[in-house]
Amino acid sequence: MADRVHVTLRDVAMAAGVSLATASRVLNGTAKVREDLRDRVEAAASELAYTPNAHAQALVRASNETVGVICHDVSDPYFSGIARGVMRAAAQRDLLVMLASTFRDSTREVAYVSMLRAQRARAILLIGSGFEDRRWERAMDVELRPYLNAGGRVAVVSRHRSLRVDTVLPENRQGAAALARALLALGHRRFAILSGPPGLSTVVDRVGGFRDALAAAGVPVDQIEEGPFSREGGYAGACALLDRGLDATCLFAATDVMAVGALAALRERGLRVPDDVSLAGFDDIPVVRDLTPPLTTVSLPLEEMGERVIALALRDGGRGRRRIERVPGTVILRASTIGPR
Amino acid sequence: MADRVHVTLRDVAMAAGVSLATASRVLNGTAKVREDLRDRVEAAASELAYTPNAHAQALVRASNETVGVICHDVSDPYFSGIARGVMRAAAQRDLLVMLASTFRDSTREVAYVSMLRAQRARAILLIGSGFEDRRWERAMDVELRPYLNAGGRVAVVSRHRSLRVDTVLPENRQGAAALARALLALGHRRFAILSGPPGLSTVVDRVGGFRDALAAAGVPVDQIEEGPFSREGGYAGACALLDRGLDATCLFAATDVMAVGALAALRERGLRVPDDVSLAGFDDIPVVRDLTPPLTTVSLPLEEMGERVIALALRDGGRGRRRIERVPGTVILRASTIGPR
DNA sequence: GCGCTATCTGAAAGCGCTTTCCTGCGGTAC
DNA sequence: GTACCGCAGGAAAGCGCTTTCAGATAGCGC
Repeated sequence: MADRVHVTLRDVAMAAGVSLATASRVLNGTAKVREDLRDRVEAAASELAYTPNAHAQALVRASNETVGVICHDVSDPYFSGIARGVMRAAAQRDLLVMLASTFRDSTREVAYVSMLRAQRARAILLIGSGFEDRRWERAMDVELRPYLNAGGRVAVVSRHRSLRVDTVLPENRQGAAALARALLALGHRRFAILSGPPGLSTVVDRVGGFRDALAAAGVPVDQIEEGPFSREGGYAGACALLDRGLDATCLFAATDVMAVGALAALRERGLRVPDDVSLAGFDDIPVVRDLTPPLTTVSLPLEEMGERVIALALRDGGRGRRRIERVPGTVILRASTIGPR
Repeated sequence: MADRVHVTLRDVAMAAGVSLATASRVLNGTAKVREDLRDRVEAAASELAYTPNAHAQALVRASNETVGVICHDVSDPYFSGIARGVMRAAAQRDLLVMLASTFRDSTREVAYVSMLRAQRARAILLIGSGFEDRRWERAMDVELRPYLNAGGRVAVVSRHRSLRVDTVLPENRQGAAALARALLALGHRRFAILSGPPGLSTVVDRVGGFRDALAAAGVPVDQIEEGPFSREGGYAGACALLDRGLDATCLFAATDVMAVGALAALRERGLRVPDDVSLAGFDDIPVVRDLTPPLTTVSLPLEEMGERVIALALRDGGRGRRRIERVPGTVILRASTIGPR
C-alpha cells in the first residue's frame, strides 16, 4: 500500500489554488466558503479522485466511522442472520462493519477485541454465547475496560453472564419452556435432548427451560447428549443417543443447526421423522422450513436482533445504565412434530 | 469515542521514564534497547493497558492491517462460505476483515469501495457476480484505478467481464456442462431451467454451459424462467414454469439457493422430486445434502475460494500480470435426480 | 470617506505514532 | 592518556487531516 502516493488534501488544495483549510471546509461542508472557491475545490477533488485518508481523519477526530462485530462463524446461519441485520443498520448510518470470526477460539476473540480497539471502532459487538471461564473473562475485561473508559461502546447478543454491557437477550428459557409445553400438549411424555457445549448460558437456558417445563408437568428427562453447536455435533449426538438405545418419542435439539445433523442421523438409522420420533430445534434459521419434514422450532428474529444490538450500542447517552433488551421466541409448530403413536 | 482520552505511547513513555522513540522501539521490537528500559516500557504498557492507535500507525506507515470484502449478502450461504475462507486466511495473517453487504445495490457497492479506500485497506475483495452495466463499470473504475495506483490490491471471485484484476473464477460453464451430460446420461431429454438475473456472467456461463452441452446432444431447451438469486426467486420461477405447464423431466436451477425455493414450489404443487421431476442446482452449499431428497449439484470449494482470493490479492509482486485462477466444479449426483420414468 | 463589524480565508498547531538524524557514552587500540 | 569507533537513546520531523485563531476583505452606517 506504500508503493505510490495517495492523492492528499494538499494536492486538492494546490490544484484548486486554495489553502488546506478551505479545501477541508468545502469537502466537509463545515463552514461557508465562497462559491467559486467551492466549485474549484470540488472540481479538483473529483478530477484527482480524491478520497480522504480515514486514518488522518480518525486520528484528529479520535474516532472512526466503523463498528466491529465478533461472532464465532460467519457461515453459521444463526450468526449470518444477525450479521445481516447489523450490516443493514450500519449501512443506514454510513458505518463500515469489521466482522471477525473467532472459529470458537477464545484467545482469538480477545485478540480481535484488541485489534478493534486499535482501530478505534465506534462500537464493538459480540455476537453469540461467550466463553464463560474465568481466564477469558479477565482477559476480556482487560481489553474492554479501557475501551469503555475511552468512550467506546460495547453491546452483545445473547451472553449475559459476565459482561456488564448492553445486551440483546433472546428469551431462551421462556422459548424453550413454551416449546416443551407445546410438545407436551401433543402428547409426548418421553423426551431426549441434544444439548450444546456445557456452561454456555444459551445452553443452560434452553435446556434448563425445556427441562423445567417438563418437570413442572411431572416429566423427567434422562436422555441427554452434549455436543458442539454444529451439524456434526447434532449428528454425533443423535448417534450417541441411538447407540445407547434411544427411548423417546420426541427429540429436542438446542439449535436448529444441530437438529439438521440429528435429522440426518435419525434418517440414516432408519427412523422416520416425525412418525417414529418427533424433532424440534431452536432459532428458526431460514433453511429449516425447507427440510422434510419442516422443522418445529422456536423462532428468533435474527435480523432484528442484529439491528437492535447496533442501535443499543450507538444509542445516545450510551454511558447510561446498562440496558437489556429481551427478545421473545415464538414457537413454530411444523410437520417435524406430531403426537406420539 | 471522544468522551475520554486513550492511553497513548507518550503516557507509556513517561510512565517508563523513557522517550517516545524508545517506547516505540520496544513495543515494535524494531531496535535493540537496554534490557532494564525494555522491561520498564513493557511493564508500563501492560499496566496502562496500552493499545497503539492503529490510525496513527496507519498514517505514518501508509497502510492498514486490514482487508475489505464486499459481497451481496452475508446471509447467503454461497457468500458466507467464501467469507469464511477469507476470514480463516486473514486470521493467519493477523489481518482484520471489513465485510460489507451491498444487498445487491450497485451504488452501495461503489460507496463501499470508496470507504475501504479511505480506510487504506491493504486489499479489496469483491465477491460474487457484479453489476455488468456501463455506469457501474465506470463508477467502479474511478474508485479502483487510483486505489490500484496507490498500491492497493484488488481481487475478485467470480466476475471477469469488466474488472481487469486478479480473479478466482469458478468454472461455471464447464461445471454446468458436466452436469448436463450427467443428466443426459440418466436419460433425461426434456429440461427446464431456472435462470438468474440476465446479464450476470455467472448466469450466462452456467445456463449457457448447460444449454450448450444439451444442444451438443441435440436436446433443445425452451422452458426457461429468470429470477433473482434467492429462495424466493427460485420459488417464483418454478411457479411460473408450472403455470405455463411445465413439460420436463428435469429442472436445473442456476444456484442451490434457487433450487431450494424450486423444491418447495414443486412440492406445494404436488410434484414429487425426483419421481415426477428431477432437480439439480449449483454451488453445493452445505445445506443441500440435508434436503429431502439430497440435491444433485455442482460442488464448488467455497471456503477454498475465499482463501485463494485473499492469497491472490496479497501475493508478492502483486503488481504483476493479472492472474486468473480457475476453480473446477465437481458434479455431485444425489437423490434429487434419477432417470425419467 | 472613515471606522466599525461581519464574513471568509489562511497559517499553524496538533492528533499519536514511526523513523531519521544526531548526540553522548563506553570501549578499544595505540 | 588520547583518538577513534560503535552503539544506544533522545529530539524532532512528518504522515494527512481538522480546527482554532488571527488576519484580510467587504459591507454598512454616519
